[in-house]
Amino acid sequence: MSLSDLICPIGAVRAKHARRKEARPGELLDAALDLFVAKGFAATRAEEVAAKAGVSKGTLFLYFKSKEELFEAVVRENITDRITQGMAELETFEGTTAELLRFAMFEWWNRVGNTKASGITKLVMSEASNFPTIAAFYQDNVVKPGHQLIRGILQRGIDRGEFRTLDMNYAVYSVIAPLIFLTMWKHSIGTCCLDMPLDPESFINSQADIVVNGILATPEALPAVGTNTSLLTQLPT
Amino acid sequence: MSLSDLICPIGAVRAKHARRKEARPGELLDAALDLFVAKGFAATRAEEVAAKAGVSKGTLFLYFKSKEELFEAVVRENITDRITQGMAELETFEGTTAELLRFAMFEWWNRVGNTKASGITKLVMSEASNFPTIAAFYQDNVVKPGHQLIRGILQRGIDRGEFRTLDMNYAVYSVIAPLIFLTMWKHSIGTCCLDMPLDPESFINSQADIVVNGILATPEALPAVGTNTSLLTQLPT
DNA sequence: TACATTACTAACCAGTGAGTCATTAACGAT
DNA sequence: ATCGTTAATGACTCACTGGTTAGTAATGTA
Repeated sequence: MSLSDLICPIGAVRAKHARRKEARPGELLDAALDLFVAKGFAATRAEEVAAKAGVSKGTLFLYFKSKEELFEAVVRENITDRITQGMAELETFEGTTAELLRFAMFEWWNRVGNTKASGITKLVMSEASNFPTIAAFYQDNVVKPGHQLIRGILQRGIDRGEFRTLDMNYAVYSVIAPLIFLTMWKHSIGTCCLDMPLDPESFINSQADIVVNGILATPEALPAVGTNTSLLTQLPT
Repeated sequence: MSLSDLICPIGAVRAKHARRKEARPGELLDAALDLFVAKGFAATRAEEVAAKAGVSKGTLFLYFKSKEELFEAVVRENITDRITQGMAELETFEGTTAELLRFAMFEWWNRVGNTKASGITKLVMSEASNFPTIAAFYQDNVVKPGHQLIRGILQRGIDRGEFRTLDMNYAVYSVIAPLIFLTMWKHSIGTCCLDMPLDPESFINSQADIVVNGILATPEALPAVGTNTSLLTQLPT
């Protein structure tokens, strides 16, 4: 930790030759994530990334051998195992599985969907065919654990007699698909077409409501869709 | 119609200087759609498009002023109003709204999702921030009419007392989101990660089942999800 | 202050790809 | 067969960008 770090924190105007070896990679990764998500891999210039991170292009290639390695690092860096981490937490959940499912969806929003990391989904979806290696990596580290997590919740509901029998291989998508859709929307149409706003919380609330009622073994007397915010309001904010 | 057209239909080896003014634009558009969807706009080389269409790069620029104009033409060309066209058809539907909704989802698959045109969705989602004009165009010509269509169906169900009261602004997404998700999956992860196969018909069947049951006013005795193929089998094939 | 180390920069290079244009050849008309 | 028109070509240009490197300056040390 040098003097200039204290004088010039991230974001402030920085001296041309400030030496901040530790901070550079993170800042470059951050800048790259933003730009890759917004413009795509091919359309993003290496120099833009460097400029956004406040360094020269040469510095970028000092920390990452190539643009492609930068891309891979961005994906790897932002795929924390927030999912498996949430898995343990959900294991100890008390209450009905309907509540659990709803809770899990909002948890995902708070921990992933509403985070920079959610851009990775859009990125991987958009560039999958150009980076099959990355796509496979993503599938192993995100998609499959995610499926497993949802499957576990649904199984809990079935075992307890709360949910009806489900074809698990497809039922999991009833939970996943809306969330992926929300992510894609947020990072594409949502960024440029401001009419048709889509409020994420209301969206998830509505989706959870319909899905839960769709798989319940004995559907209860139903309130109007979108008005059941009981669990929404008791979520950690 | 010249002699060489009859001798050399599309796809066959063609003479270098064959003159086929009428067919070129369509062939170029077709080739461009495939490549743009698979690789993205920026990563697709103009010469590749030309080669795939069986012409030289110069010819491509003879028919389209620039690569960007080609892109716009591709989107425009493949956004036929199959949606509004289907709207009229659904207007005259006899039977329960649950059946209608399921029917509409499969119709979408047969008319759009299972078609080259579905690649446009992925393309627009991926490139929206680079082409705000196109994104807006897409939203006006596809998203909004689509919403209107689904909204109409749901309203029919509510009016007839088949569906419970719904917050229409978000309920429509219960139908749309899975279909968009399916499209994205098909054109990204689906093309390179062959484990975790996703059968579209089974997927839609499962989704339709859960959604319909989720919004039914008086849910009927439910079969296991995924086994209700009654309407699936009576669809036009 | 003098010197060694190294993070960082800026100018540079080589490859590439969008777009152009002079030339070629297919076709229709006479 | 000859000619005029124009669809098609492919070699060319030029701007741009990924990646390199020689040089610069910030820092630590003595």
